Amino acid sequence: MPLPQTEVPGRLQAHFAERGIRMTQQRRAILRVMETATKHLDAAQLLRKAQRLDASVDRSTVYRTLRLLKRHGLIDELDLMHINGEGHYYERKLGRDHIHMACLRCGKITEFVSDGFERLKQQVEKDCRFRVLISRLEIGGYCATCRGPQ
Amino acid sequence: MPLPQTEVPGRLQAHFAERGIRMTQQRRAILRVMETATKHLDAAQLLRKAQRLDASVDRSTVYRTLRLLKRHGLIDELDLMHINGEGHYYERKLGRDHIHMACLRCGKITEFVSDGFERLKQQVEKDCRFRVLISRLEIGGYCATCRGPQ
DNA sequence: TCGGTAGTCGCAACTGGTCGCAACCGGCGT
DNA sequence: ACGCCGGTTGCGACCAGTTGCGACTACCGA
Repeated sequence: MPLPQTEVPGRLQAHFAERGIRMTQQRRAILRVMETATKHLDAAQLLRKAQRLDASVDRSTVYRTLRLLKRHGLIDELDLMHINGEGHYYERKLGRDHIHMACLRCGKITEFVSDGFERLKQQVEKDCRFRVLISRLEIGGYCATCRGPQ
Repeated sequence: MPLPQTEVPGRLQAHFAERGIRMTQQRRAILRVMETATKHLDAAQLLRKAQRLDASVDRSTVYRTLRLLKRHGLIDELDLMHINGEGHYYERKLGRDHIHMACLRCGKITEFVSDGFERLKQQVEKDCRFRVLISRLEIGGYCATCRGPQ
């Protein structure tokens, strides 16, 4: 999937500076991990990886930084249909929203960008007079492989 | 909103019998609360109400029963965009899926049934060859009242 | 270069949800 | 009507995430 032009990869830190958010040792470590992550991370993995860059990073700092990123719309928080317990997963927000599909059998996560999703959000804006800021569509079911032939 | 014909209200207990799920004192209390609930309940409210019917009901039994109902597709679990902390909300599943919109300012929850949502799920089934079993679409933003005029 | 201060951090205590285990009981077979 | 047995329960310990607080520090102005 090509990266959208509105967003340069690896530049969460630049966003912080632009918005006048204070940069700290710990945040630098956490952001670096998020920037270089290739998969959906949960908070515990993020903590472990960040601590390898800066051992002083605390659990609560990770959560606070995630909340901060969420509030600024720089990351998305996912349940992935609670495939593995209650935890959440986080991913950098790059351009367009996408749907997450979680296979209830093999646990694979698939992402899907759809114009229909964008139209649906516009319909909500219009029909419900509701200003849409965040949206999350998660689907649980069986992926092409697990649902077998046909 | 009229009730769909495929589902008779107040009959969670009948579903249990049909599917050969064992009925216990505690489950009866919990189901009765769910059947008569008019709003989205969280686990703690459900526990309190159930304990008024049967004082022996334990916290973990409530969670286990909710998981059971979820697995059988009889209820939906909602985050409501984590408007009030981390907790989840539960509601009986009656007929068609609907979108939940949470106002980030006043906290009001609005529900919206949309053909576009159904079409979107069909598109996922077709384009991704993914069998859709559960789906959850939650939107956070500002409701008509809170976003002010226009 | 050097304070002052608002914003951030680490820690420890707390809430929401899960798990392992031994005791218990619903409902079928006789 | 009774007993058996596997599913269910309550309990206490645990994991995930949040909060309050005192100590610390990034960064602005001088």
